[in-house]
Amino acid sequence: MAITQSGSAPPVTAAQRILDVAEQLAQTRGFNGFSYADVAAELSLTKASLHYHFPSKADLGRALIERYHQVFLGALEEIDRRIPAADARLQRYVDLYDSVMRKNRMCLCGMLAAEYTTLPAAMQDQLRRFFDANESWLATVLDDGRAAGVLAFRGTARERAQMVLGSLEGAMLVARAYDDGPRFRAAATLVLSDLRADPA
Amino acid sequence: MAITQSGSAPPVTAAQRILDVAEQLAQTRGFNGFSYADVAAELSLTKASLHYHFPSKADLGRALIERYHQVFLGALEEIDRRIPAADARLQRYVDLYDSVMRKNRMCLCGMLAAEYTTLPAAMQDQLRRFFDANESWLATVLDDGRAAGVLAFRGTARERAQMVLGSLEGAMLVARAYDDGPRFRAAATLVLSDLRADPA
DNA sequence: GTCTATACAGCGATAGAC
DNA sequence: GTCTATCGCTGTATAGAC
Repeated sequence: MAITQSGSAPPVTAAQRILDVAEQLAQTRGFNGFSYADVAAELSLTKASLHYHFPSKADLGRALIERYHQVFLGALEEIDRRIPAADARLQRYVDLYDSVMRKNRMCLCGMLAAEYTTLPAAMQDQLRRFFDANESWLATVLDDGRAAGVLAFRGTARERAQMVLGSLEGAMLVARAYDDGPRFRAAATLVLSDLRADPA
Repeated sequence: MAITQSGSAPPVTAAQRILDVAEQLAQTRGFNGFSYADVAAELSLTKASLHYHFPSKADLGRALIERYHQVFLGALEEIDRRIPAADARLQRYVDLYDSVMRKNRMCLCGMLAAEYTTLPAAMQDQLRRFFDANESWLATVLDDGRAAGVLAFRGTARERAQMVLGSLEGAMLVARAYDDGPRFRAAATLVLSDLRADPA
């Protein structure tokens, strides 16, 4: 029995490894900022091998967003499952962003939003669906929190959700230019503090 | 006397026209999302002519940020000159961003922030200086407003300035993916409303 | 499923005529 | 200051052997 990939450990497929590397590159350099050659070099493969798994770069991009979206949805469901209070849920949501920042990455979809006009139509649609899902989840949490009296804020829950989403993406965007994780966390803390019902 | 460029009208130099086109492209497609060929085609020039004015693309990029920064500083000085109240100054600041959105563009420096890791070092430095200038101006206005009693917010003025800057950049970033100007304005309104001293 | 080899377009950049 | 022409490199993508 081999030491690696023993028992019930899920096999790490080539496609997964390619997506891992491509994701890291897309989150740091942008979708237009990396090439098949970059991914191939990192994996000690050839460009032709990558094209076997993802025929075109648009295919790769679609797989990238799809997986990212799925993982994100899974994380949101776990928050819903384990955390009851709305304000605590929001903190966990911010922590998801923070864990990305700590890897010196930008949110994949925030990065792709900057490149929006240059992306294939399919990726543009996926991107909006990702933001829509975030916004809907946030709106529900905000609504629940306001109803429960633990949150208080101006505007509708949906407007507020859009504002929180944009604020977190923007805080990451700017903080990354300073390579400054604490800067992101301070900004995120202020965004959340503006949602608190209690004074001071 | 000619109808165009008569009297004291400043001459529009070739370099200016190049910067105008490059700026529009950089704000919509990103610095890595356009080429000399794109600019040349738009101006009915050849790539070689562009290289006469801006030998390398890094030179062009530096000129782009420098001009953008200067124009922005000019706009801030005009706000300081004409608008006394801190809250009104902030609204004018938001209007500057909004005027960019209305041209279906992203803030040049927000866009470049996404591409940060791929930019020449000189452009990276300029970018941070642009954000620093924004942050300093905002921090001063926020401080003044709080002292005057027209603004109230959690956190230090500097932390708050960073948060506001990031929130506006992020709101633009996401709203542009929806081609939705009102979405940006709604988010910006909420950011400002969280700074108001008066309740409701 | 990975390789070698290659096609072809686009990129930034330069030389030199006008 | 703009042009034609071209260079060297990198990009995405494909064909076909193994």
